[in-house]
Amino acid sequence: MQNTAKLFKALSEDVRLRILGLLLQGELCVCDLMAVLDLPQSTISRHLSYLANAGWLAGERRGVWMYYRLRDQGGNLQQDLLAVLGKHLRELPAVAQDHARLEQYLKIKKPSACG
Amino acid sequence: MQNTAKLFKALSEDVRLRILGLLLQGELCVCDLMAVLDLPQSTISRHLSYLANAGWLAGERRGVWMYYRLRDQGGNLQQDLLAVLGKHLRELPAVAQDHARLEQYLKIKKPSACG
DNA sequence: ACTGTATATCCGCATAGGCGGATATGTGTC
DNA sequence: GACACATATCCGCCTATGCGGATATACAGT
Repeated sequence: MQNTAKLFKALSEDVRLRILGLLLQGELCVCDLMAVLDLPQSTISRHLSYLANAGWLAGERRGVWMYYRLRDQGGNLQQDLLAVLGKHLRELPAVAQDHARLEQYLKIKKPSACG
Repeated sequence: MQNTAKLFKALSEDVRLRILGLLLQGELCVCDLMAVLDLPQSTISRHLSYLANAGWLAGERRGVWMYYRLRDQGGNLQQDLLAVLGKHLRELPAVAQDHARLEQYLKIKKPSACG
């Protein structure tokens, strides 16, 4: 029960919804998210920890970089919620804008950077 | 965006999930919820306000009693979320237990009471 | 081992929001 | 309009958690 509430609580904040929105496109590392969301590193990292702890994200270290991606494991409820997010999150203006910024960023991003 | 976060925030608390779980069965008044959830009236009322304010519930006054029911209006996201809740909430032990208590309560409930 | 970069955690501060008793408001009855 | 009852709101208290700069930690390269 508390886990279920925790699952929803993780979705109850703008920055976290934007992060999930971006990760719908595929895995990203912290520095990517910093660039696209234009928020301090500590803020990004805190929200990523929160999402991972709630069971929404899996993190993987590759050298110096931490990559995060959506977890598609999890209970039935979580799976269905993820499907709903995948269906509707992009419709939110803020998320659509983030996607545009991500695309732009990926073009400019130097190969020397993470990934 | 903030509305979306608000929608999830309303689902991020045990008591509110239990209330929604009970309302899956149909509308109930505050006194019903007090009896089944065994919580103080102020607590129930506060959570009901929260849920209504977030767009999850509609309240209707009938004489002295306030009846609350799930709103099936709302955006696409909300509709799909409601479907997910309807599908999975009953699986939660606490919610199943509440349903059992509701059934029991409805048998005992005096016709003189609300409804 | 030293340095630089990436990430996580710590810190102090501010706000949101949980709790439940007390009080205010609304409504029907006499 | 006085009362009883149902519900909403207020209150003080306490915890969770948001923020972002500062600091600690992890890793790669020399």
